[in-house]
Amino acid sequence: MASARSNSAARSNAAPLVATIVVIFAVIEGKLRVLLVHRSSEPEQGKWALPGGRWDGSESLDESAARKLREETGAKGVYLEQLFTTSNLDPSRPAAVAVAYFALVEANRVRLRQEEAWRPAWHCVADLPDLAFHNNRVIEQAVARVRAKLEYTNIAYGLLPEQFTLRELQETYEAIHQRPLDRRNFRKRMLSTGIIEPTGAYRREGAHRPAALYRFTSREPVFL
Amino acid sequence: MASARSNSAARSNAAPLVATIVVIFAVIEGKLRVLLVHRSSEPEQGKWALPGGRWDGSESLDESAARKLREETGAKGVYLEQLFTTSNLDPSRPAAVAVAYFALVEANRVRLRQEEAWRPAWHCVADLPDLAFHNNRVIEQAVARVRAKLEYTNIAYGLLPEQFTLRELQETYEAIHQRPLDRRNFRKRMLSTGIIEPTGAYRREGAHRPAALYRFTSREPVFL
DNA sequence: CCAAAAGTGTTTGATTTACACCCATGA
DNA sequence: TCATGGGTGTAAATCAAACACTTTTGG
Repeated sequence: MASARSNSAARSNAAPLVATIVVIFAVIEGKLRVLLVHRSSEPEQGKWALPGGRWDGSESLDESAARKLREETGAKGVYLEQLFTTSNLDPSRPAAVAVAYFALVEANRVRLRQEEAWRPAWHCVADLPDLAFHNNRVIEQAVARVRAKLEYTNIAYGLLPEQFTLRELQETYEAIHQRPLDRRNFRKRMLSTGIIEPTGAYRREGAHRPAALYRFTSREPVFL
Repeated sequence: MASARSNSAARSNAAPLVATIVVIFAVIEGKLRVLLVHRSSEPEQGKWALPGGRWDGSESLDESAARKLREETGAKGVYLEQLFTTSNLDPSRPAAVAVAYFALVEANRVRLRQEEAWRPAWHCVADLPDLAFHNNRVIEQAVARVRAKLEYTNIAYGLLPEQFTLRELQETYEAIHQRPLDRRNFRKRMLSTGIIEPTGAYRREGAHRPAALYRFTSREPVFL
């Protein structure tokens, strides 16, 4: 059955299926996590997968990915970038392409959709189950890209609130790199690149010196 | 009119069109050039455009791009990488996506197809005409990517023959960066990264000291 | 006064840049 | 012997990494 469909789909005038999928990242409890939905129907029933859906041409691919992101998390205006496109995700459907995106969202602004059928949930990227449609590979590439871009862009703005302490920023970087950073060097680097600046405000909490608050100098994607 | 078409195409079960396009680079006469074909029919008749074609699902996207490249240049086994995918190239066809690739080929191994209808030809990237389907933007991004990757990968292997002199390698780098490099520092850098090694052979030509020949230590894509 | 996190500088080594002279060859 | 391009080294500047003590606050 699947194979009959597959063969006919491979014929040259089968209409290809185009889908967008989104790797949505957030840092929660010091861990880099990714939003997955549970597949309640075939194919790959019972596995976790990246959120996504069919593209119908009524909007651009970027808009489609942004809408998907909004539907899943309520987030808008956050960092969203195209990753790559593949035709190999679903062997039962060779005439299909998936355009993958990744997004960085601020964990505590997110309201997950409460759908019984999908059960969206955050999963730690360091410890993922076997996912549907080779989504493990998609996520790996997304993580690699975020890591690389963290070094020469301001993309971390997507993960943090308007104002934040240097410690919070550093914990975000550490969560993504999965290794500790030197506090002094980190501060120097961040301030010298000019991607952040002090707001002048301080946050008092607990029995210790208050922390200065910073903001990103730009909340648009910027290269260094 | 355009809007009527756009509206109907925007309906959810219009079959999307998927195409692959390829930015094929070569360095010829010290200039970075790109292969373009002449559009002999609508839309965008009379303009130059990137080679490409409809994808039918009978092969993967990568294979489709590789085949396109082979058809245009005869080149195989060369460097080929996906760039990005866009749905905005042809306003008259909103339900279409183009998956763009770029390739690096060795100029003097290429045999261009001699087709009257298409007239494939090399164009200097520093001086392009106004192209069909926003292809200027696609090429800009491809150039940016090649420049960046030149610094931390061995992709230049795609542009050079098996054996080459350091001067030839440097001229390739200079063509892509469009600025001169210091000979001594260039040599040091290339050898210290280990992406090239001397073959032991020399090339005698003209009234001067013979140049040592080098090869890439790997002709597979390698990151540094 | 104690615990907890914030804030701050200096030294070392590595990397990058700038720069000028000798070498091998063919004519 | 001369013209041509091939080959080489060093000094200065910049950048990255390692590292420890003082400050401010609340309890």
